[in-house]
Amino acid sequence: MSHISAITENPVFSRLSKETIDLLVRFSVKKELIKGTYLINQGDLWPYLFLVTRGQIVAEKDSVDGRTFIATTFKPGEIFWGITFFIENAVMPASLKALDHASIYLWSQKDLKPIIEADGVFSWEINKMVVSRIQFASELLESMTFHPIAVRLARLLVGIAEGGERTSIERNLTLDEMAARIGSTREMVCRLLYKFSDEGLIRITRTDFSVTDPENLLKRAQK
Amino acid sequence: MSHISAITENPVFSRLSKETIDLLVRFSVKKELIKGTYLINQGDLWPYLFLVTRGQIVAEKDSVDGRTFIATTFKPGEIFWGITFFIENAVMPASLKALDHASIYLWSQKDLKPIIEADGVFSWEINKMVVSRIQFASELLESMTFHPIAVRLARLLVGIAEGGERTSIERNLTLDEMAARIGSTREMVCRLLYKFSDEGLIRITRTDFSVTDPENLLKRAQK
DNA sequence: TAATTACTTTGCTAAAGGTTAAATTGGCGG
DNA sequence: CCGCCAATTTAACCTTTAGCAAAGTAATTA
Repeated sequence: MSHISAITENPVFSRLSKETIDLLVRFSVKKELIKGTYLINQGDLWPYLFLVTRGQIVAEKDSVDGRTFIATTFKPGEIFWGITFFIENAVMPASLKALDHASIYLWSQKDLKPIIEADGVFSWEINKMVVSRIQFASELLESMTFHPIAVRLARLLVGIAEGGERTSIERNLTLDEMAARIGSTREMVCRLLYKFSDEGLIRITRTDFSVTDPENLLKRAQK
Repeated sequence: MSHISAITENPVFSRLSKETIDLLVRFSVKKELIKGTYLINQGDLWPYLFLVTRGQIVAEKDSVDGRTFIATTFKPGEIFWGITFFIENAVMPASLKALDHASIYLWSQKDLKPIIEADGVFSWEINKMVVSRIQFASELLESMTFHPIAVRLARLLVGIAEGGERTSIERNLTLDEMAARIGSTREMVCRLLYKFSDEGLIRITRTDFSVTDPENLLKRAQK
């Protein structure tokens, strides 16, 4: 009951008719995930659409040699899907894991496809949502292909510190987690962190850090 | 007249009603591109959907320092779109260029959106198409993130030689072009090519090459 | 045919990033 | 308060990839 508003008020659904929204609510299944749980694994068939209402879900890709790369994270209000939702017998290219205690709404393809096909506006909104993810993937690709790891790390830091410049922030990502997000190793991350610190771009101790000057951080990371 | 079949017979459109197909044909605009022409440039607003009927269109991303990376190529029968088609004022993340003399059909968002919203089946097919591209992007990302360049090149070669194993294939990509496709440099490509050759995985001369054993090529490229 | 241009090949060098191993530190349960 | 554990930090070394230069070979043009 309480969180139905997460559905009715989501921007993706905002243009929908009352009838469609009612159907959406009716077919939704709520699910709680405790920290560290995998919603699904890379390689699974998973024909669902989901909406995050609490916590964070990360999409992580594993490589053969055991390294994992975090491609993106889904925050409350965001919607995502399993490929199988759209393409029968296509398999998930990444695992989905709850970063902390998370709540999501789930819809199965079986329930939703008829609704989408019946409502052109809904369908168009789904298209928009899907395409905006492509755009994101494209940026990620560019970042991984063209930018050296110093720049990727600098971006990550700026993203984390965003809002609270100058103020000291508790280090809530381990070196390994940072490394997974920029596609590198913990040693590398550590080295760069202290290099940035030596150049006066950030201030860092073993337990917390702050970004002194985001613009210069990005600029200097280029070389 | 002659090539209307390219529309009516495209798999993406195959489930559509006769009425919808008629509309599609009516609103299509045919365009010829001569070799090397840019259809649009990275950063443009471009609200169109297109279908390739002849030649090849490549999507290339430029980096600041002048390097370009070929993310994908569109062949006859394939459909793609400008981001702006779905998301107003979102900008193209790559340029589209005709690799050789190419023909395409174009549809503007203005014409097509009403048709898509009116026809749920059409809409669903569009969704499928879009999502399958995401899947492709995801594979590309994985390839660029996890695999060293030897593997990326090996894959490219296997892709090119596919079908005609053992038979000698004319080298129709320059080293620079191959390099652009795997995100590296011509020197690197040349070196690897001859390394593969030394190991007996491919046979190569200045003008043509053949892949002796695709499986082993991929396997050995891993190390 | 000579000249020019575009590719290809190869060697050498440098930079970026990864690997391994060992030392350090902070936090936490007992 | 102590000892242990996991995360962090440092350092030395190794591998991969890029960059530059020079030389060779096709292909095209004059």
